[in-house]
Amino acid sequence: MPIEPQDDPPFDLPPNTESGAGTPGQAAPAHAQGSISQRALAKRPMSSSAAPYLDALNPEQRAAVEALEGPVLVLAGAGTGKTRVLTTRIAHILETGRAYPSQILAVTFTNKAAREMKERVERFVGGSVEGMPWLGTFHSIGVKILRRHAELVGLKQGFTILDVDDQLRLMKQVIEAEGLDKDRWPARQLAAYIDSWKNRGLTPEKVPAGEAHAFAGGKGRELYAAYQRRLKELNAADFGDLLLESLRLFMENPDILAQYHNRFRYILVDEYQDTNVAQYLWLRLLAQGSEKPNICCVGDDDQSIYGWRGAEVDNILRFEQDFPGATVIRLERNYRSTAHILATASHLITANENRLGKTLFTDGAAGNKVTVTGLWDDEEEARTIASNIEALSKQGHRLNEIAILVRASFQMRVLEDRFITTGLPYRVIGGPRFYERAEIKDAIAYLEVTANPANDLKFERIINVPKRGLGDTSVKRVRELARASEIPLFAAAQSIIETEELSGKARRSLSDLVRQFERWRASAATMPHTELAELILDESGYTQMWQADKSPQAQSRLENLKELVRFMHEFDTLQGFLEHVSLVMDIDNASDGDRVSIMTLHAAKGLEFDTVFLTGWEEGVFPSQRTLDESGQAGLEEERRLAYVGITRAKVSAHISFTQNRRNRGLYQSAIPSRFVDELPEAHVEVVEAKTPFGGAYQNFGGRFGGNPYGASRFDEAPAAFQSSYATPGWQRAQKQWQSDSTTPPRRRAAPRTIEGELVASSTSESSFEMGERVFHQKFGYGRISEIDGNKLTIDFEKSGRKRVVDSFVERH
DNA sequence: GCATTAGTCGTTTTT
DNA sequence: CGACTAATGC
Repeated sequence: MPIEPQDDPPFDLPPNTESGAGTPGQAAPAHAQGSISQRALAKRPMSSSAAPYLDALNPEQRAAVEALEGPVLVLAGAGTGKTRVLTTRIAHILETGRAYPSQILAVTFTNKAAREMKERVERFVGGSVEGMPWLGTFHSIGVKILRRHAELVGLKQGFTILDVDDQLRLMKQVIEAEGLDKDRWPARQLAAYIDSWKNRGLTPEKVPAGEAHAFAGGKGRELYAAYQRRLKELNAADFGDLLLESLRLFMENPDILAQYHNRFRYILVDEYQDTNVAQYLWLRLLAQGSEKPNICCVGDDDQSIYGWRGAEVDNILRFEQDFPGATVIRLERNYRSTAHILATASHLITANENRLGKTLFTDGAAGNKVTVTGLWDDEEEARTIASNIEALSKQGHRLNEIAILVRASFQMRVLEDRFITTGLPYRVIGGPRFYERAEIKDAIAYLEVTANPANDLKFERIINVPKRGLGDTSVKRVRELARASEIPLFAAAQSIIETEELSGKARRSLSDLVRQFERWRASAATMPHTELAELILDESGYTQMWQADKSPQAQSRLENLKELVRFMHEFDTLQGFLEHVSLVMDIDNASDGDRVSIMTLHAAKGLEFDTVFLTGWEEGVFPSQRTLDESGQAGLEEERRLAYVGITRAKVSAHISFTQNRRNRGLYQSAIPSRFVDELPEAHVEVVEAKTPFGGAYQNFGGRFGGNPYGASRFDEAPAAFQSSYATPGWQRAQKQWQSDSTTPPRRRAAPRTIEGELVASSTSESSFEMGERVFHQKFGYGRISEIDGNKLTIDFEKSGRKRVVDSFVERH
């Protein structure tokens, strides 16, 4: 392994200089051909002993790793070893001496993916290599580039990165400054427009006239331009800018772009199907350095589920036109799921027109068929799943290996309620992220203003948090002074307290706050940053504010603050911590015990579980009516890909369910089974009857009973096959009962006692709580016990009303 | 300036 | 139904 040269200057010496190629000072050509020695090296067959890591790959994976020259598209189906290919490919480039770590650009979408790849490459190559400086998310690499050339895009080196709150605050100001009614033209909407323009690589001038008129009667473009100007004044960039501005940098400065062409000998892109136009253009520019760029994009068109966020499936579909002579390699051997599951997912996805096409297969066991269950309503669905999980748990399955995937988060509530009452430990994945919580943002704002007094938006965030009598009017005065004298808000605050401009009370508290910040800044030089953080949180009254708060979440907010300080220990400096925080929004959620996971289908991408429950397969819910309305056929295909993603998360069993009735937005509505249910391959699916009577919602099933308004069903063409599988005794029984019961849906009977009884019996015996006792629950807050039944308590919560809860979920208060 | 109440509106979400 | 926002009253 060659020794890593300094990351700067940008022109690294090519490796293997002793072979005569790439003498010092001669910039190595970045294009595919490379030096003679490199070409010779490339042709040299790797003996197994020289590259044992290659032996562990299947032929397709190996081909994807070894196709180092020229553009390569790796179509990696779910569970086919995509990350392995990517990391092995990097290792291979390094091991064969084709490039230094600093000459490889490897981009991912999420920090998690970047982290994982980094760890795995390091494991491969050994700790000897000092990381990979250009392995990261699009955004983190964008920042890195922008910091080097900030002046060229109108920023200064130490620019700050805005979060969503800051963005909205700024946009609100821009809208008001433009003299527009902020109610008619909400900042959120403008933010959505600007975001989509940035996603498409459009600077204000390039916004199509038609779209620019969509907002505020034609002012969209001006507002966008004004917003960008304000960002520059504040020396700040939003997330979109991290990409868009580095794109602009490259387009306007060919010399700079050339430096990066020279630097990046190999480009790797993960999850290519999720790239948006801006990212695509960015990659193209970087790859343009040679005719046959060594760019390797890995992705799966069937897993493109972020179209609504600007991702362009077309990028992956068009790859071969974009990069002529590209090698396309399909990874179709699946190592995750059993055959029935794979066949179900594969078959479902064939209903999509717009795809490159690939078929997953496995040498593994057939396993169990995918089950489909129709249920009366969402509560019955939750009960059934809870009892199935309970049964699995008794058989020794780990809860960590079980997940429930929903289309939309409103579906989670029933499940949570049920799990709480039965005492089934669960966790919700992808809820509010750590750094998105208000208390964390506030704390960070304090730290940020301490470290960087010029960060106006962060200062504005906490100027009156906790409440210190500095309302809108006072803040407005300070802001006006700041704008008038073109100084930061904090500086304006410093000078305004010397004047009579503010009322006595406001002046005093602002002056206190300013002095506190000055003191904290002085302490920052001598005090460890974690200690400083504690001091600030304490002296500002912030901790106290939450201690005084009696809402159910206050306690966990305080915990979060503690967690934040604990986390800060991982950084050497306050600056280092703040830089990390602005880019990395998630925090490693420690796996705390054995719990069932509940999450959206989107959040499930990239994960796998032994058992997966897919709920709510009803028209309108899944596929989502809104997507259908907004995006038509393309939307439907994206929904179908979502179904594909969901099914392929399962390793050994997948259970699909739909209900006849679902409570949503307060009203109870009837539903018909999703068209996706009809699209499932009959041979790999088993209809399981619901345990409760009338549980089957089969009267609409297959488009033959009650009519499916969404066109002919596949099963219409094969009625025999349909009947063989779906006309189970249970189904017939349900059908008969249904018909004899007239057209009125049967009333749902009371909660099945057997399930309750079973669960109660399986838990601890008698509750130690007493009637009338005041208790606290993490989710529902405070309440009083009104009934005790074994370990089950009925509690009247002050905020959430009456609930039945297992006693281990509440604590005395 | 702040707390309480009426009104709105309701996918998916990294960075 | 319930979370979040805007408007109203103290």
